[in-house]
Amino acid sequence: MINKEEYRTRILLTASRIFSHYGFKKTTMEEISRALKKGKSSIYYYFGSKEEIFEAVVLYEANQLRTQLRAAMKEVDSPTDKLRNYIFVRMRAFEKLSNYYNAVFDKNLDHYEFIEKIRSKYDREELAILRLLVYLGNSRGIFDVKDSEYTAMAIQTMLKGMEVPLFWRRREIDINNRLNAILNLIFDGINKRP
Amino acid sequence: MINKEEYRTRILLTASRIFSHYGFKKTTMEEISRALKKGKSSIYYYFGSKEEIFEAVVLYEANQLRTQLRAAMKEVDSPTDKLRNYIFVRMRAFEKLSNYYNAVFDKNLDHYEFIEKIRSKYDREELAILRLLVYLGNSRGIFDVKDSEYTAMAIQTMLKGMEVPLFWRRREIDINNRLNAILNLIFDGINKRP
DNA sequence: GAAATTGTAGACCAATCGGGTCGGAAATTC
DNA sequence: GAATTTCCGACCCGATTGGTCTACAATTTC
Repeated sequence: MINKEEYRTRILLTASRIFSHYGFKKTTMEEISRALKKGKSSIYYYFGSKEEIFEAVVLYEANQLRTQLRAAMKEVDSPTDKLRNYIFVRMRAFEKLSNYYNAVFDKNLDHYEFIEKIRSKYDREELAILRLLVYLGNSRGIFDVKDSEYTAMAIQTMLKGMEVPLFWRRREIDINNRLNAILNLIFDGINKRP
Repeated sequence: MINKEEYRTRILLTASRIFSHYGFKKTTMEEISRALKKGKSSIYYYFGSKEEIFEAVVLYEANQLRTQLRAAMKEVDSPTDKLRNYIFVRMRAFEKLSNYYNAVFDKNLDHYEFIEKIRSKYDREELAILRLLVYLGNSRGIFDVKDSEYTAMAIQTMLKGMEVPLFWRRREIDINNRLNAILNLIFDGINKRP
């Protein structure tokens, strides 16, 4: 290992994989260390606690998501497509991350606060993006909304609404359908009628 | 609940879902009972132990697989397609069941024996099916093999070979490719050259 | 409607698990 | 070869968990 930071990242990536599958509680330090072919105590040389690893993972995943979203939006040009891509990538990501949430909401309210902090920061970012997209579409004459701010908030509310059944109940089939329905709703309510 | 057997099945189905996700060890009785909205001790009225539930689940899944395989083979007519369908369904099933195996191989060699018993019985069934398919294709003039028995065994060996990386390493991407490669290999080596 | 049976669950127990510590052994650096 | 960095086996101790037991609903039987 060349330096400490690099190894921290390696641990983080491994832990992330296991966390995302089993959730926080069911993932053991022994497991993480075994996957890294290291002794359990060695991990403690790089991270102070299991929670610390978890926080690092969440932070990492948040940045990861940010990058993905940026890429997905860059991929297309029209505000419609940008918004569509944004929503798809976002929901897919949350779907994948549902195990983290299961873990967090399990009992330990300690993490809850931490997650909420990241969450609220992320919410603000998201709102800004949505606002921009709505504004952009509006000024290009594709959308027709009075107030970008509140429309953006409304969209965000819908997205948040979709998270709940995603995390708390297990449906595999209709996620895509529901996503498309949401998208149709948004666009049919937002597109300028010809 | 009308009768005991029916409730046993309900428990079994619920447990199956949780086992398949978390594996034997990480699944707790409390979890199973909570999912059933029952007290933990109530479960022990229907099953003697966690292992007993696990065994019932494995048995159930084995029968499930049997049914699926039968259906997949009935779906098509030519021996080629039957064999192709058989292999696809089989490998997909094993992929899904990998968590059970992870659980079993974890440490507890107690289960190992039980699983091996089911396994060997299943292996014999599988061999019979493969033998029949090869024989069928042969007699229809589609295949051209000398010895159905040994050819069937060879195919089974290949299938078993595919299980290993499936369970022990985590690849998502190339499973399909490898499956197709295996199929091509089997058929190109088996089809009568025109 | 009493008695027996079937089903449920809370309190509890013993064993194991698992996060975390510590002292010191390897390995690496200087 | 001393100092520093990295690693780990052994241990600690509180939490978890499979399983038991008893009391007690609910239902069925008589």
